[in-house]
Amino acid sequence: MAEQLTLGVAARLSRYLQVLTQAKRMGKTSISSQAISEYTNVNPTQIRRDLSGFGKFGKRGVGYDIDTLIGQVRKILRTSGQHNIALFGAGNLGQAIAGSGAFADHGFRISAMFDTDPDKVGMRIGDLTVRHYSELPLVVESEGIEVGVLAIPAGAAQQVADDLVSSGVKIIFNYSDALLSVPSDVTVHTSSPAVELLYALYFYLS
Amino acid sequence: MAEQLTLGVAARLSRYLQVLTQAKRMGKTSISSQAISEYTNVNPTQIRRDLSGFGKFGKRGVGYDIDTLIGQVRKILRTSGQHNIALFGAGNLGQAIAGSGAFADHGFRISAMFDTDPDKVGMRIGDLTVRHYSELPLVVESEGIEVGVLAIPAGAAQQVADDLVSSGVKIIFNYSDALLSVPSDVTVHTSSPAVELLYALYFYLS
DNA sequence: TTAGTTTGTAACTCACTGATACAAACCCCG
DNA sequence: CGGGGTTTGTATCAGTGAGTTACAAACTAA
Repeated sequence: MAEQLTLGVAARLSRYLQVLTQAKRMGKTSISSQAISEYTNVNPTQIRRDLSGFGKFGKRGVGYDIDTLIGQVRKILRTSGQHNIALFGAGNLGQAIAGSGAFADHGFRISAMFDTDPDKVGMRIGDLTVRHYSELPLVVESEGIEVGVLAIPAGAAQQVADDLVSSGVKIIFNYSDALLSVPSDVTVHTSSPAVELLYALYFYLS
Repeated sequence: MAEQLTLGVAARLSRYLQVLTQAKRMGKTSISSQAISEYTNVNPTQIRRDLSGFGKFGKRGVGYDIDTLIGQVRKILRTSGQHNIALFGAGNLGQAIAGSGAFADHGFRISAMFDTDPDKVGMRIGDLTVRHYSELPLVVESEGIEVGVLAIPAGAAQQVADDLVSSGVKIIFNYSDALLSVPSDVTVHTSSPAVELLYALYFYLS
């Protein structure tokens, strides 16, 4: 259990988790490796091999119970607990993120939301109240924030990243166009839908 | 030139493109394989090898000219033209997507925006007017839509996907939680930031 | 000219993936 | 209760893709 997963295995397990969560939302309770394969483009044998390395989760002739498998994959990825995230920017994108169940489904709790615009501070979005940006260090401490999500203009992103790093946050999810410079022990993940689309398009055009 | 890129090469080239575009935005004009490596976590030798397979784009002792390299990578990915996309849903997420340069930077033009809500139809967002959903087939034809982007609730996603397929669109970018069923010649890419975050978290926790 | 940098490229190794195959376990139906 | 169909779990083997190391050639700056 203490072994390190390879990049490939972790990436695939994450994708299985995505499909499993979606399938659960659609009301399914069971799924076969064949079905997972159709949605992930991963070979069914590969899927069974990935999973069987950690235990026997399936039933022959039936498939995998979705709830059980979600729990098991989370355990393998060691991310089964609750993780607190802070959201920066209460504009359209910030509100869209706060309103969707996208993060909640995977054990992430949006514990705080920040903006600098006085018109937005104090606004209620779902069951959150938008706080002023200056409260950042305090809130990271009190809420146990592990991840910062940047839904702000590119011009402000580096400053927020710097402040997050100062407060001890090690994981940043960046929705802006900015190229962020951070210390090597901090992980930045930049969302880039257009690039994902280019990749999809390449294989379609071929 | 007519050879098919492998999955791995195409994925890496896409990531280089992402970093190059960001670097350009930040005002840089030149970049080394070492620097690209820091942002993509791809080995510098691997980067040079990927690129040198298609030509000599760099200057020894200096690095790569960013503008030139962006053009070359686009050419390799055969996605250097303009592509028309249609956006479904004029809510927070739809407006955020329409307002960001994320797609425009990579040669995608948002050519139409749809909603079913009578309050939203007719709204102007940037230089687009929100059209009623029923115009879909007409617009796909007249605007040459290649990609449909779904920024709508999960409950409506399958219906829109079906209608897009009927109109001949082969690429769907899905921001909803829905698990979409489509014919095998249609590509669906589902955005799942929480899963990407789990993946990042795994390596941080290790 | 000299020192330092960075590309382009070769050679080697190893781990990962895909393909194939099959027995064991399970469900459904008659 | 038994038989047919399905799906997992697992083994084996071959091919390839990626990391590593190494180094000459081209460039900048001083």
